[in-house]
Amino acid sequence: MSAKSKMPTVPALTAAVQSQRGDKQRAEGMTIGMLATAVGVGVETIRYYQRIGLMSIPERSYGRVRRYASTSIERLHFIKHAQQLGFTLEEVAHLLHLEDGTHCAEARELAAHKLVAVDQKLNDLHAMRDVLAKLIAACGSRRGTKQSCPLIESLARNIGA
Amino acid sequence: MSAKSKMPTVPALTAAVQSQRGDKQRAEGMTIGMLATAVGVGVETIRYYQRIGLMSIPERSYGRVRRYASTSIERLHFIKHAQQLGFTLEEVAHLLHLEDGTHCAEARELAAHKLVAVDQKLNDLHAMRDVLAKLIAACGSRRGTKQSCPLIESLARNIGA
DNA sequence: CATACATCCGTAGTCACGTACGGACTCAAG
DNA sequence: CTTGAGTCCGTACGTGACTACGGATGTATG
Repeated sequence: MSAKSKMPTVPALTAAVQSQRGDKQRAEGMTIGMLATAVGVGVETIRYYQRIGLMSIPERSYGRVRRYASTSIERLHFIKHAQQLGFTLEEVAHLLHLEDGTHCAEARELAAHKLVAVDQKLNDLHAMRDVLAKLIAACGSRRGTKQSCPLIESLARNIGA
Repeated sequence: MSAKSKMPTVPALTAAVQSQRGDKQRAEGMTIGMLATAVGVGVETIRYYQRIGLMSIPERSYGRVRRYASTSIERLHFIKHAQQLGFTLEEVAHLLHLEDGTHCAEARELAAHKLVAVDQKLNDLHAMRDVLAKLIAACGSRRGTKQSCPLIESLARNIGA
């Protein structure tokens, strides 16, 4: 979740300038480090996505270092946004298969399923919240009445009372 | 979560009868398997709790097989109930330290913290839910307007629109 | 050219929470 | 006494999403 990037001496600006200069090598595209800082993820995260097939590994068009086009930025944003909506990486992979836009209905269904799951989790959390609040209240009211804590007591016996 | 126990030929009843018989060996208490089925968890789960210090390992009072008193049942219930309320096993261990009932305030504070966390998660999930619902609705309304799916589009660009 | 950082790649570790396996042993019943 | 189920114990595996490490190579800058 947290970026916590080590912020190395990223040559992002340098490379941007260079690509505008039109050097003989035409060093277009970003290195993996630039891509990572552009999107706000770690280099290792991108590599991980490549390993599990979420992102493709580009060819080395120039030199021995792989260069990434700006479409990679979009793809990473896609992944991160879908993740924020609660999709697992596996589901994101599925979603990415529908990327061409011709499978709208299928994407819709996936999202609908996810919505149901989210609603379920919301219900569970609400129930948890209520019990927790009740226990806390009981703990506060019975202050010093007996020697045992009602919160602890409840956990030992039955959860809902 | 799911019990999925293999339900072996558990000698629970046998042992219960035996302990009432008052045999010369006084085989009191349950074996780990009886304990597991009594609470509805797996044997391996209990062993795991023992490994991480959540449950103590009883002495072998009779024979070479460890016997468990009914307080073990209570402790397992405690653990499972706390878990259902969203406490991690580490937090449960903390809670169990307060078991004697003299640290009511501290237990209360722990629960209050957990309540805040649950509320935070509820907010996040609500936000997710809303965006998801909006995306699904957009996907349904724009049926066939253009070639691209608005849900997929949104994921690629910005999450909230 | 030297230096310092970046990239590449594979492997391994993390966290939370267990599950699975396998060999030796114990126990109760037939 | 044999059989079959259960226990004991250590270790390894599984999940999801990374994060860390380390040695070799690349590459930008003074």
